[in-house]
Amino acid sequence: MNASRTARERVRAELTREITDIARRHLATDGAPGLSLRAVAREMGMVSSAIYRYFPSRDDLLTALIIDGYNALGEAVEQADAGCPRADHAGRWRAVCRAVREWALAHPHEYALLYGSPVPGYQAPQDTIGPAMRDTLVYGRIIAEAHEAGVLDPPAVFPPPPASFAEDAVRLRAVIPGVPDDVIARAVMAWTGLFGMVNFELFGQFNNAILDPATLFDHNMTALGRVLGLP
Amino acid sequence: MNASRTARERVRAELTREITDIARRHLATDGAPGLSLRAVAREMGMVSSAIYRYFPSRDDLLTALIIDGYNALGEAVEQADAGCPRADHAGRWRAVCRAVREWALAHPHEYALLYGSPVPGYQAPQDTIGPAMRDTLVYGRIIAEAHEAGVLDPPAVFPPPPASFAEDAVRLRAVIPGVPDDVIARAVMAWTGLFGMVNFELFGQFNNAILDPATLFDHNMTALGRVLGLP
DNA sequence: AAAAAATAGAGAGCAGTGCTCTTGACGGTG
DNA sequence: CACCGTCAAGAGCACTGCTCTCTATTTTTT
Repeated sequence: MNASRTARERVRAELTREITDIARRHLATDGAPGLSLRAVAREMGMVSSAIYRYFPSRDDLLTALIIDGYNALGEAVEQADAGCPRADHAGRWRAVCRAVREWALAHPHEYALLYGSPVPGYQAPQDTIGPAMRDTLVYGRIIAEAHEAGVLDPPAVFPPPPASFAEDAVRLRAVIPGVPDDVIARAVMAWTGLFGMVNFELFGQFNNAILDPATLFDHNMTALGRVLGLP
Repeated sequence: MNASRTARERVRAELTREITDIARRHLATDGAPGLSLRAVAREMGMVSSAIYRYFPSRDDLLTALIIDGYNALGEAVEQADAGCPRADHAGRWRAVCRAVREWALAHPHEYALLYGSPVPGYQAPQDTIGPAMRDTLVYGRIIAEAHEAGVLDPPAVFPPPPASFAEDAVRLRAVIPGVPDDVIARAVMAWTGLFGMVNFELFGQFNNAILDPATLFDHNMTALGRVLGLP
């Protein structure tokens, strides 16, 4: 009864997976603009129109790849964090930064899909926001735990954030519970600093200027950790 | 003689300008992926093939737009800097940051062309690197002048950059003459931090999290100024 | 077990793209 | 004046996303 109904659904699930696998390979080699439903269908020995039974539009395929990408990055970040002693908050932060950079270098086109220019007509559906927060939650947890452990000591060299920031801070505190507004502002700074540096390296802004980005990245992430108040 | 030869060249220059103008308008409304040579030709009352007399490929048109974009951003940054008292280095840095953000918000698709994901097959030709450095030179000059004036006082909360960074620092010192390696590393941090924040706001990473990005941006840029050692 | 309904694939077709090639006209130069 | 280079036009190639119809098969319902 269930097995028979599953017969069709199983082959459907199988084909869906095969489509995303091929699409991910095409994405990795040709980049997002070169991803073509027809090419994927061709490689599957399918006629182009048949693929629309599985993904009603190219954007839907891209959405699937985006979700996969966020999950892959999130998992890489989670594993990097898990590989560190829980009390070594600074080390966890550095490991997590390195994991982001290494994942991005290993999957540049997928990374560009997540953190590059948005496709003009494309509106990210609701399903993406969960996976998109996976890595963010890790950074937040590290900072929150460091604060909770009483080891967070942000250097007092910045002016306090303006009062009007308090409103946004409320929302952001869902990710970094328990910390004051000042730490939240610093967290956003570290967060954008991390991805700003990965973006620049990956998108070519460092070309001919920085030949050893790994060294500078490690150093700057350590510095950002200090900005956060990590020891 | 010259006037007659110019007659043709003048109309050619005129048409070239008209093409880039229309293309820029299309870029602004539809984004880079939606920029179509045929659509531009159509709007000019030209047949599509005729446009290839002026731009041998779509990439060449994009290159022209990229150069224009870098120049526009560079000019905006230069003007912002010029509008400040020379001795107010911190104010100049803030003004310049604000100029970048405002230009990006006003020209999101052009900004994405400059600082977003690179087009896979596209290789930026040599002509772009000059204009691409226009804004960078402004940041560098501010920092170098602050250092020269003796007002640069970077907080001693970071470890010194690793020795292997010295090699890259030599190259980067062409933009920020006279400053020690530590300041150069901080400058890269501020530079990537600035664009990291603009990217996140423009590319949608702040969605539903930060509703008042202008406030946080100003505050974080001030903080980055402090990281640099600006008063 | 037979009938009805849902699903999958095939094929043709539409409108659009970048780009190439050939053809005919016009303008500046010897 | 004759010539040669430049230009626009048009047709055409290979490709894209996507829609529609038709047929075969599988699943569900009667």
